[in-house]
Amino acid sequence: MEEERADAARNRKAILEATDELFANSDSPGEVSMDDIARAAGVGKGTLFRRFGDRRNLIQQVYAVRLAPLREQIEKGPAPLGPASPPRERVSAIIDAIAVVKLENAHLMLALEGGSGPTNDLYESTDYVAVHGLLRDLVASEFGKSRASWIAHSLLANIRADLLGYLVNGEGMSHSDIRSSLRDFVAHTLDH
Amino acid sequence: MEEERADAARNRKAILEATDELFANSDSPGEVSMDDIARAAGVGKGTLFRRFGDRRNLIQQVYAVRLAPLREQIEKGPAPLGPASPPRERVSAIIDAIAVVKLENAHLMLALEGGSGPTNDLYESTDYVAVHGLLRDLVASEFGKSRASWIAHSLLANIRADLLGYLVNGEGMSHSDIRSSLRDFVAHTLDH
DNA sequence: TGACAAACGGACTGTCGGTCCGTATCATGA
DNA sequence: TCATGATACGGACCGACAGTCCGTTTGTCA
Repeated sequence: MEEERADAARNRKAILEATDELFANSDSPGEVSMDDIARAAGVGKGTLFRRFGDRRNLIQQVYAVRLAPLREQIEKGPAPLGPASPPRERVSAIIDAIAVVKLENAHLMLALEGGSGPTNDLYESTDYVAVHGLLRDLVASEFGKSRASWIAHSLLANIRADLLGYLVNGEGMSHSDIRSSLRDFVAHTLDH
Repeated sequence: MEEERADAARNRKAILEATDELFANSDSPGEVSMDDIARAAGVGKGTLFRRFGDRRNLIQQVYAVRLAPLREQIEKGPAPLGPASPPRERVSAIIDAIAVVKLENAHLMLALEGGSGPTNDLYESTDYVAVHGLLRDLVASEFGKSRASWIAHSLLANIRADLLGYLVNGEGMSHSDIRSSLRDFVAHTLDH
């Protein structure tokens, strides 16, 4: 890894922060343009694209920051999220925790899942693949292998950003309403 | 309803057919532009927009044509899709039938659900609201009212166009694999 | 401090959804 | 059949946006 020049580091930080804030305050992710982000970060557009390549990747970087603590917990934290946790409870805890992150970062998540790009690659993104694989493996011992994969997809489908957003804004559910319905649903899904 | 002039009728038909075909043959819905459609239909762009208002609505009209037979079956057809069918089987049949339509019209469905527009309004679309309401009512007697709504969302989340597309293209599942996994899943979801 | 690599920034490009308006076509009734 | 008004046509045009290019500035290090 090469050393990063001081101005480059400063700008990268400014861009990430500006992006985060702009999405958080926007009504819809589509109304935040790359020009907006560049202006808010006090940076030229060229800098933005040189650093992050394209819009999707920029959003993904911001998201990675937000997700880091959860990832840490899941990978090496204590129960119920960590590896020592019994599979059932771990699955349930992971789904709940992801839902919380998505509820707290609704606009950002929508920007990412909503697929601004032409290719819809949510299911091919490394994050999705990783969490799907983990969930699948956790339920594989109780259900068949192929059944486990389906269940993992299904659980994740229940916490898609746009669905959560609709439940909040369209049906007026509170975060705790959603979490408790979700908990029931996951429990039922994992029952035989 | 006003009478439609002969050339207008001819053009509307040409546009709908061209749109259907272009989406069916495209790799990704994003690569079909309104100019492409106008050219393929042998029509000016103005005509396209005068007739259909905007891209989303045009796609929705094409989709409506494809969906009409299923809608007919559900509204007034015989069991298992029609109103006379016992709720459980009806729910299962409806989910299966929708999945089939989506699998057969994958590109079109992706264009519609993928939300080319800035506003993600899948959950507010009349079609979604209608089918969600129907499913909810069908399971409401067995589950609580609010629980029923969640289950309906959940069932529909399992047959989102992009998920189905990924199962086919990314995981190499056949249509019948998917339908049978889905059938099992729905049955389990509706079990107490 | 000088010199060069690295980074900057904003004008520029290509494309797309959607609009506008002068022109062509259809329907009607005399 | 033809005049006439209403309706529809079509493609040049517009504004916005993601992404590129390159002349200019800035940081680094000897």
